[in-house]
Amino acid sequence: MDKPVATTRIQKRNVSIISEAALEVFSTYGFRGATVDQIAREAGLSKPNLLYYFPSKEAIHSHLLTTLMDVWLAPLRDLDASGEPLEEVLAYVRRKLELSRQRPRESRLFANEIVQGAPHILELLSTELKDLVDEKAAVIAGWMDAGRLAKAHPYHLIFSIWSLTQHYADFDVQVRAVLGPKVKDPTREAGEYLEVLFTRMLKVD
Amino acid sequence: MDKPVATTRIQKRNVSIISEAALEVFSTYGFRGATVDQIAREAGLSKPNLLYYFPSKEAIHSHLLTTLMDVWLAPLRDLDASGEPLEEVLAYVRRKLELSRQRPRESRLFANEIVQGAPHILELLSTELKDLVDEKAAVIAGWMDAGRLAKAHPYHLIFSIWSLTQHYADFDVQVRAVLGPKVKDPTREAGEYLEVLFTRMLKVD
DNA sequence: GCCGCATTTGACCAAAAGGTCAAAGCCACG
DNA sequence: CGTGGCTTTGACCTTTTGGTCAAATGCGGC
Repeated sequence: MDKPVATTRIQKRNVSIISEAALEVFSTYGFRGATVDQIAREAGLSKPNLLYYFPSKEAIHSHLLTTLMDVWLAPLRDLDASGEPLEEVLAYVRRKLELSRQRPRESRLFANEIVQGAPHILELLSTELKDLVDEKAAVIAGWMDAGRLAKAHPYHLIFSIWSLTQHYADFDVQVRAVLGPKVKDPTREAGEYLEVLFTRMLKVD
Repeated sequence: MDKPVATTRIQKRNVSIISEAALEVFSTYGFRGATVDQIAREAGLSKPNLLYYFPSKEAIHSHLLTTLMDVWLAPLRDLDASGEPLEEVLAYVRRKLELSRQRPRESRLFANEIVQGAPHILELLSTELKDLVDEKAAVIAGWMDAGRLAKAHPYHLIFSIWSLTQHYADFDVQVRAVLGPKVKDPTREAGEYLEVLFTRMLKVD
């Protein structure tokens, strides 16, 4: 299940090459759809060599998922209870959207996993993820109670931020198909739109 | 690629049984992750019998996607240019959310397909889907120009409705993991939240 | 109740997939 | 510059998978 503890220089390099290749392949085809041969080819290694660094396909996948979970949650972690409420939420939206733009493969990796019922990380969702959301939802609820933010369901507010920002990574092909080839950077337009959306939603008059 | 023209009673019944089973399996495991044996088992048929009705796994999948596309777009089709703008948009949101609640498998079928780059329906997205969205975005833009709806990017408004409503079907396990077992019907809460969100977003003062 | 066509199936096949293994190659350190 | 452990690989194994086929079964109209 675990990656070997990378001690030597070669180990570090190869574990990282494999992770990169696996991210590419898993995010495109999902767990079941990806093949070890494909990952090995992408990494420029032979299959037995790849399996020398990770004991199984599952192990690579779960290594990716757990490693990237932190990256994925960082923007929410950075939501600062002592900041100015509306600006804090908007900054969170911006960070999350930026992450979607810069790391669409990570977004799709999680999307594939969760759409298919999160068989490999269900545990993490109801512990690490839930705990963090509980904490931040409480912060947001506090701001609302204090009249510093318009009232709304804090959990669903967070869900809506996830949903909207990740949409532009996960459903990229659909967004581009609908907007047509003229729009070069859908995510930039999205940024402007989301700024407006959450401002109107949360600003206290 | 196509399902056989179902003429006899038995053909109609079996094509429909297979479609139902395939929807269940494809929506859970994605195209590559689903197996023909699995679909056959779910349908209560032998594999060769199933392949008597559809020439290949691909054929079943693309039959589902094209058949269900209409169902999926119906709520948007029903957006009525002659209705009251805000109420029309809110009604659209309600219809779409209701569809997510009642047909989550269809939602996940499309989600799987699109997250993986829409290899089987890219064509449909840039024709049928794009045409419909172009038409309805124009209606919405018209309302905004007439001052009957607060201004916002019409295409991204539609994307945000898709994103938010489908989130509760596609990411159901995540939503439930975060909300905990006490919340029995996340989609109901979501309905109230989305009503507020789009009202604040679109209402003209 | 018989015929022809629709339907069903067990047995089979080739390709692809995850994974193993023993042997060979390579590198670093004494 | 040789040795011991790290790294790499070709060959191989088993299981799974999509798909085929000839033969058997069943159904509806005459």
